[in-house]
Amino acid sequence: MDQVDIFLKPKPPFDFELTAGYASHFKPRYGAVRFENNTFSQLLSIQGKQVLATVTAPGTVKAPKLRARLFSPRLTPAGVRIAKDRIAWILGIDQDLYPFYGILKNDPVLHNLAEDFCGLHIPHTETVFESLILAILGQQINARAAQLLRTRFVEVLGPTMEMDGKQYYGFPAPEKIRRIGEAGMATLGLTRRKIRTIFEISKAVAEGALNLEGLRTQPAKEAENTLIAIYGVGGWTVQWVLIRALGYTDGFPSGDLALCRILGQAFNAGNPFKPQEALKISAQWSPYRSYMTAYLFSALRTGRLSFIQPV
DNA sequence: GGCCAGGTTCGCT
DNA sequence: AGCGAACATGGC
Repeated sequence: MDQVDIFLKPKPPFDFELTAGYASHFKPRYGAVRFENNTFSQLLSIQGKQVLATVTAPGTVKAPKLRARLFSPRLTPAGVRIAKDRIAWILGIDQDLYPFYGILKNDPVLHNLAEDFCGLHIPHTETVFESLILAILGQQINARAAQLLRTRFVEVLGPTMEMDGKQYYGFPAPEKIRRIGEAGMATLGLTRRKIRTIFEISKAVAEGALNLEGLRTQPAKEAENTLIAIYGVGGWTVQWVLIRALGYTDGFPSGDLALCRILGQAFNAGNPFKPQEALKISAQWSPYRSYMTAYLFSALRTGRLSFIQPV
């Protein structure tokens, strides 16, 4: 087993705990992601080979520094370079938060988020495919059920690597899902509709009929059009993919129930917004609505909701 | 056991 | 365009 250390310099402010925490929904394990003992780890697929990356942060929020340790049966220099770029992307280290904070600090209600979650970058999924499937798995169920489903999905179908007595999981490849078929997902607790949607997407990607990874180099509008055309993929799912996989800064899942509630808490005397109202009020955070979304969800997931002044 | 959840589609005005 | 209903399954 080869082992290599690499170092990355995120753009400050960068809060590793918040950023990695967001990726793992502030839990030790979520889907294919682990974040425990201040170590973020993920099983990557680099040039068709499994590479386990474990990342720690010896630096500070203002002077951030990351150390990533790579484990793989065989590591080439090219593979290491790819892994480094991949980790940089996954942890969103190049994001410049200041323009967003510039807008946020003038917000009469939400300005505290900039301090409470200072240094939170938006982490990305390893692939667009992963983000799309994770979003579909989470459609129309509560957060607890979503965690269960997503983690189970990865444990049952994903590739694995054992290291120091721990089992690590990668996200299942489209080819794998196509191979096992809809019957292979029957015991995961998904609705038939989700099974069908996930299978059809996996099949299309595996056969080359749908190029999800290519969406990263396309304008947001074109990516949106491609995604929304997929059966079983609606506006909410598209926005989450824009935010979590494509690096688009202005995504906003206005149909999200939790988002409509929390914004209603902040701006509507506690009454939940309708999606249209939420969309309307979100215009003031454009073109950084992805960040606002991530910061609000961080507040929700960590329970740090003190920024909402009692009305 | 009934109602709801981090939606999507379909059919009817 | 806008609105309601059906969809189906896991939590509490």
